[in-house]
Amino acid sequence: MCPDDFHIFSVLTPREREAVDRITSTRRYARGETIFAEGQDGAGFFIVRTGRVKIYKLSADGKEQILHIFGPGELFAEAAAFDDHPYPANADALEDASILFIPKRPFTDLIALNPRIALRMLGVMSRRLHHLAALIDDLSLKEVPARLARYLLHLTPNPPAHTVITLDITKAQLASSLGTIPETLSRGITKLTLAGLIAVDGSKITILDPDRLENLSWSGKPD
Amino acid sequence: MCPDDFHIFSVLTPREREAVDRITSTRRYARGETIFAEGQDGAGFFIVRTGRVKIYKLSADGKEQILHIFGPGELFAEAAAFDDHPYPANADALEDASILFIPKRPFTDLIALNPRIALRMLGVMSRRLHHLAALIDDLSLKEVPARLARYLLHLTPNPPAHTVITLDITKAQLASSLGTIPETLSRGITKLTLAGLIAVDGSKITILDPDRLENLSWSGKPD
DNA sequence: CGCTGCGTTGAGCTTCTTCAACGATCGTGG
DNA sequence: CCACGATCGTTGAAGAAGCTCAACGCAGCG
Repeated sequence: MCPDDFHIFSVLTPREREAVDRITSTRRYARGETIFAEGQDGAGFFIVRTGRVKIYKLSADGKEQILHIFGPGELFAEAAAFDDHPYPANADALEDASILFIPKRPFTDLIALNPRIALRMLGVMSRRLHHLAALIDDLSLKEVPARLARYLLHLTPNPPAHTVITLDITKAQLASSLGTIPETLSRGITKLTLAGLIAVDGSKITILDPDRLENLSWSGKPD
Repeated sequence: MCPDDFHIFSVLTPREREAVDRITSTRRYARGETIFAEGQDGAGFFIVRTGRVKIYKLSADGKEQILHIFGPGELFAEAAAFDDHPYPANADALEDASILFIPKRPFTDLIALNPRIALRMLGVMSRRLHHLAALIDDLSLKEVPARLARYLLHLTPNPPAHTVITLDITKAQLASSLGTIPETLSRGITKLTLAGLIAVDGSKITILDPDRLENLSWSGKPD
């Protein structure tokens, strides 16, 4: 969402940047590979250089809830750096990925010297909190078609009619991001299509009626 | 949960504490009074001195999802201090309350001088992220009885059999915290009672079978 | 060509919510 | 002191939303 994440280091002087370079290391992951699992010791956090990463929870019977999908420039698992809990979720590479790892200890030392990084980091975490709060709002208070509407509008705020959105994830992943399963998402899409709010062709979604879509994403109820 | 929140200021020197005192103000709220509403400008954050506060989301048709309940010593709406978004949720006083208000600007200035406060704050926000992630896990992946089980175990980890827990919130509030409504919670309680996991008398809940309760809170499915 | 992953559709079932009614408790005012 | 209303909690019956399971179409790719 916010590739600015990477900019937490942009406030550094060149000398400080060298210090960062010294403590970080780049890791490579193949598509589908696990980066860390829930419960694993939170040794540090990550910044995506290339590829994409999904952060997700798994239920006992295998259902998955995606919390985030992060792309280049974005930072994840940052909470691990500031408490002693294990990672509270799983992280997999969605595609082949190159990822920067920043271990906990030296980074917190760095922050102690650099309040400006701390402020950046606080900003990043505030955004995460907002994102999760919005997700809870969806899960607890809205039906699937409304979540879908909100997702689309979040991708392109205030779209004019006939805006075309191309999904960059599979519908199964979208379902998991919205807290549901592919079948239910598929039916939700059908509902919005029949109601004339959107038109779908593969991964291309055309916004036909932005106003009613907006309304739906608020109210949680179709007209 | 963590009254340590207040300790963010414990790392200050007396001189710095004076500076804090100068920028903060104490506000009083009556039971049921609104502290802030979703969408309102996030002017700063709060620390509870006395009383309790609920942070919640509201759906269009009035259903409420409680995100947090905070008591004395705890800090809330801290994310508002570090981004420019409006408050993403509502806050009401559950009881008559005395609350410290810390306005955004002078506080971020203070942090710029005091990396140690920043680290404390990062720790607080990490805990919030964990809490919300756990809530999402519940909402998306678990049934109501399992959420209840987890709630009870969270209050008293590893309880011996016959441990008695006294709820300090109403069952309606508990329902809202668990992402459901009083009727459904009531039926969930009945289910656990009939299964012999707990016994309930008013707001006193006795843990009868901690092992199966633990198991349920994981798996999301009764035996 | 056949495989595999993705997406859709249908039928049946579970869980949760809605709506309504009712009992208990508690504090207030007559 | 009792009556009343308000809040809280429980229960029942009906309906809605979502999930499971199974089948099928389709595309890409070996």
